[in-house]
Amino acid sequence: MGIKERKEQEKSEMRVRILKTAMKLFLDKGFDNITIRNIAEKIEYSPATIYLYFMNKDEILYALRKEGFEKLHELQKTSLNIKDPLKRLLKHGEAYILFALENPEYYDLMFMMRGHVKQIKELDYYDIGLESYELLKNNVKDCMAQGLFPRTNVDIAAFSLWSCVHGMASLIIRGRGIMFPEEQVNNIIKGALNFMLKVNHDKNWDINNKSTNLKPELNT
Amino acid sequence: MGIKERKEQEKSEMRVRILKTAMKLFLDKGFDNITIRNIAEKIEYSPATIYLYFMNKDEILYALRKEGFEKLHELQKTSLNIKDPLKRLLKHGEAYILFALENPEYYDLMFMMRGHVKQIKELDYYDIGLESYELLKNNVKDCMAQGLFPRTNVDIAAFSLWSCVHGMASLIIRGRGIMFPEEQVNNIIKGALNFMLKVNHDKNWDINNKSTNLKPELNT
Amino acid sequence: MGIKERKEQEKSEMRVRILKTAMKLFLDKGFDNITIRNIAEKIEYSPATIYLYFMNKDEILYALRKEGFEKLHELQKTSLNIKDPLKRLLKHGEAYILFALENPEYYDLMFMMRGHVKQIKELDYYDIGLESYELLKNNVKDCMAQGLFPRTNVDIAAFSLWSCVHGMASLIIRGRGIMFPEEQVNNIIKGALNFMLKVNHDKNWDINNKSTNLKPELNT
Amino acid sequence: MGIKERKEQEKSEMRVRILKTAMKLFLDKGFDNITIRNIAEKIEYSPATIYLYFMNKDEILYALRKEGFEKLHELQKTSLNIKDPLKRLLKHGEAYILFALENPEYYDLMFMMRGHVKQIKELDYYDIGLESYELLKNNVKDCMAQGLFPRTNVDIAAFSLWSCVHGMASLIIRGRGIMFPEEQVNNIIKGALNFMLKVNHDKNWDINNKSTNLKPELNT
DNA sequence: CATGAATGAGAGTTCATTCAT
DNA sequence: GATGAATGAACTCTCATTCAT
Repeated sequence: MGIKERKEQEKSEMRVRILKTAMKLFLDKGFDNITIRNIAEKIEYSPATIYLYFMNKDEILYALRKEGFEKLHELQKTSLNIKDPLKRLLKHGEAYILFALENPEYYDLMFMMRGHVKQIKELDYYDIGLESYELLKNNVKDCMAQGLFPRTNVDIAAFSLWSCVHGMASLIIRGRGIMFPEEQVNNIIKGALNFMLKVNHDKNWDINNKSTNLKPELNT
Repeated sequence: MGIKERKEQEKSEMRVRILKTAMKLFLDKGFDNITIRNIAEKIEYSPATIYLYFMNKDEILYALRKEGFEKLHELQKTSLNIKDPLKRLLKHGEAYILFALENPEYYDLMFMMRGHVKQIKELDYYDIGLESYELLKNNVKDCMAQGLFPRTNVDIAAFSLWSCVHGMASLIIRGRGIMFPEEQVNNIIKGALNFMLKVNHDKNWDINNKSTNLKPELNT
Repeated sequence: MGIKERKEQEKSEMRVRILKTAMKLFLDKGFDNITIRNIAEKIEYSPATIYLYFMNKDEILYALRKEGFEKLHELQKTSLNIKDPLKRLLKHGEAYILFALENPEYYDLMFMMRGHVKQIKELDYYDIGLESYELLKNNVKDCMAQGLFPRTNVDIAAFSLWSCVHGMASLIIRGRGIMFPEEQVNNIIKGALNFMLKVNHDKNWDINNKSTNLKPELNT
Repeated sequence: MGIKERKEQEKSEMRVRILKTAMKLFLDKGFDNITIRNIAEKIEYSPATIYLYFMNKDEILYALRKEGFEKLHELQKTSLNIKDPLKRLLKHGEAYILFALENPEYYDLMFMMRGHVKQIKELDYYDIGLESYELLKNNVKDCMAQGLFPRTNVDIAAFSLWSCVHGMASLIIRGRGIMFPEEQVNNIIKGALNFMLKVNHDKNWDINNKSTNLKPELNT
């Protein structure tokens, strides 16, 4: 069975290779402006080869989105063991924005792109996305229950919070920080997070490290 | 010079016609999925005619964006005569979100689309956008000056507020309300606006009226 | 209006040119083996140009089939002024086989090809084909009425007669005369027609003339 | 040599399997629309395996045609022991049409398809086809010799008769009975056969039984 | 014997753009 | 000013076929 497994793994490795390459290209130019040929050339295979691993171009998109939702969900689950609901909520928000800033390509495909063909609800990653949203809602509920938060409709509150972090993430990803002096962008991001989340406590994540210094890689 | 002026005006009327038509089409399918031919057919001219008024497809985009920024700026200036800085800020925010929800096509082109070719800073509407942003900053500054607002970096505060409204607008425009029961979407939008803007006073705009009941026209 | 008409005519001339060229190519290799590019190259235009005159490849097929049915119908109507029903029937048969042998490309598309996409009954040339068939049936009916023909079900008789001529035409078009010495093929065709139609009277058409000496142009 | 023989037989079994599967697929969609992959999937082998048994796709076609000609020849030989030449000829015709209606896939490949690459005369089944034709000619000759048939050129008479049955078979196989009411198609076929073959004697084959009720399986 | 992986060649089709009239 | 006609350059996708293992 060793042989069979190795083959399977190679197959899977190729898929990953295609996905990674596609992702990189999408970041630069957007899904619609990347062709199967572009991807094929980058991995030095023929275009036809791509079709051995993905039924069509959209399947690549769906696969990446699924990956994205899984990654995000994984990140967000790390907040689950925090007792204090407000801190948990903050951690949840941080995880979200961190994911967006570190994986702008994924974030774009997941939350910023126009729909492609299939209805969102039919896609198999819809459930994972929903789970992430449930996590958020539970946090909000807990906060309300403990009086740490004004009592209102949970969905409304959750959607509002989501909007705040999504707003920041998407403005930055689309390069709408340009009115700030280049060197201050990161500080502004950090500050805005604080401002929005009213966070005064110490952070265990630092927006200034290399991987999150997104400015130069972003395009308008 | 009468003739020249009339000519110019006719030229300008045609431009407007093209822009309006293009805009309507973009709303449905997005800029990338509308062809010059689509626009030409709609206005019952030949594709070649479009090129008499616009150098290329991108120029249409730029013109529309400029229009958008002008409209938005106009809307936002209406808040200038409000004395109370906090109320002025709220009015400013309302105007923004109202613009987004009533003109999702413009909003998409202005704040959600990927950049096309030219760098944003090179574009002639950059200044107008900046002016709008200055308006926001002034409001924030005034609020801080009068102690209505915690004193922090103005840019950070402004960017944060912008993020909140942009987040909501863009999630709604991309149809990410799907986890809510269809009939509650509008309530959630209204509720979230209240939640974020902490608005308790009477509103002179109503999210439930026809033109802002956006749900059915939006696509994911 | 002179200009407009000339333009229209040119447009129509181009359509004809494309159809003629396509037809020639189909004769050699069959519809499925001819590409839009092949046609474009032959007429020394770009492939995209073809699409200015035909929506897609199938439309070319349909147009040609329609032409074919019209041509055939025209030919068959010439028999209408013959009084004697049997002679009229013979003339009808001759016209049919003559059409097939002189226009093997049309005949192939009309009666020998596999169906392409649209259901035959939906196509606008279905009616013309039906009319031709009605002509045949009327002839058969008249023959029966005058006792020149055994009385049976008209459809059965008509279908039988059609089968005979179609059989010959299609065998010849597919080159299944190869077991006969090359130089006798035409005689055999003529003889078979006589044999099948029991024709002893003088003919006003001659299978030996150039245009009907089909052998060298046919492929297997 | 036992081993070698067994190997050969296995090889042959696989060939048969491929051919049978290919045949079934061709019936539905036609040779040109079936891919090597389609066949491979159906037999649950890889496409490459097909190439161990056939040089290329065309070889499958040739093999099937050969099979077809052999089957037909076999069927037609059954008429040989009939003394009366006219009855023998009728039996011969019946066998032919029965073969066509029961094996439309074979019949299509053998007599209706365009040639693929090789000239018919070069193919090894050409001889068998010719033998079948000789059988027909001998029958015709015998009929003439016994005065049961008008004396004319034997080739002409034979080709004529062939044309009649081929015409019917091919029109039916291509679904050109559409102008008749659905439920009468079988009657028409039967009637036309009678009409053409002038058969009044009892039949031992029945066009109405399941295997020959071809209508629903045929495509246009 | 069997195949997984790969591909060259090419299919139909689309579209922003040009230009002579 | 307007356009009919044309196209180059791409696009996504398919398939018969090969070959190392």
